[in-house]
Amino acid sequence: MPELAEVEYYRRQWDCGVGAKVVAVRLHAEKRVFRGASTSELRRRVTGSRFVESRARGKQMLFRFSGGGWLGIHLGMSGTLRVEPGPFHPGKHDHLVLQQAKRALVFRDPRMFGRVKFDHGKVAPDWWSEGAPEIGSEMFNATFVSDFLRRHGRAPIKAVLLLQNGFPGVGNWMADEILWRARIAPAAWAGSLTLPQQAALRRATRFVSREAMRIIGNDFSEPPRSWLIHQRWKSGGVCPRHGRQLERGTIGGRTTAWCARCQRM
DNA sequence: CAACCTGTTCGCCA
DNA sequence: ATGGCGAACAGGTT
Repeated sequence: MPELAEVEYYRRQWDCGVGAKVVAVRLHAEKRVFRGASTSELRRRVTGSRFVESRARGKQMLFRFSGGGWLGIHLGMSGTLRVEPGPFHPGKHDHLVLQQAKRALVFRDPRMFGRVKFDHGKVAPDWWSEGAPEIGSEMFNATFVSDFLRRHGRAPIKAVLLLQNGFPGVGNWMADEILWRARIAPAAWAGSLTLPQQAALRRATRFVSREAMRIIGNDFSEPPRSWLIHQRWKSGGVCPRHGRQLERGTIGGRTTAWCARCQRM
């Protein structure tokens, strides 16, 4: 489920716990979501500390605790964050629970493609600082996009949009939405895009990211009916521009929907 | 019952 | 060395 805007929405779910102490940490240490992380250090350092602040970047989230604890969470395919009032007893898929006096901050992930990291130090961990330029930033400029497309020139543009090193936060539905708006066929080689197409791609990427963040990131409300997202999964889905039946196929290893009339190679 | 899935990572190949 | 691709991961839903 989670792409850029959904990640932002879930990050905010824990905001009500900012400033409060964590009185207990409950976790399913043997679960795959903790692969590579020290659950004992997480438990030791977060218990008794105060939840200070959080940030999201692409699909990554980082939660900071007093005493130098940094909790990283990636939601994978099926992860969610939520809050439960009072003392909380985790269910089967609630792999991490930060219990505070008045509420529990819960990370749930049935499929366990998500991931929990824990670091300790004065500054944010390296993996956080080393991320690609955010789509809304100055660094996500024409040169950056053009270089990235050239580097992956023989891959279909749909697959390239899913690479987090170039388009951090973009996932399957956003990629289809962006290509539909930029009027580019998903199977087109990334290296074949003309300069005007590159400009349209960058503009559509920024638009979809900003609007999704504003609409979905706040309260999970629905984008306008004119967006492709409402059509792309249902059988008989049509192009919002002129009603032509959408094409469906696997491109870049993922289910892709597009309009053969307005999206061109 | 079988197929499908809003994500990443690995090994193989060119 | 670098990049493209298919498989694998795991459980829920259709």
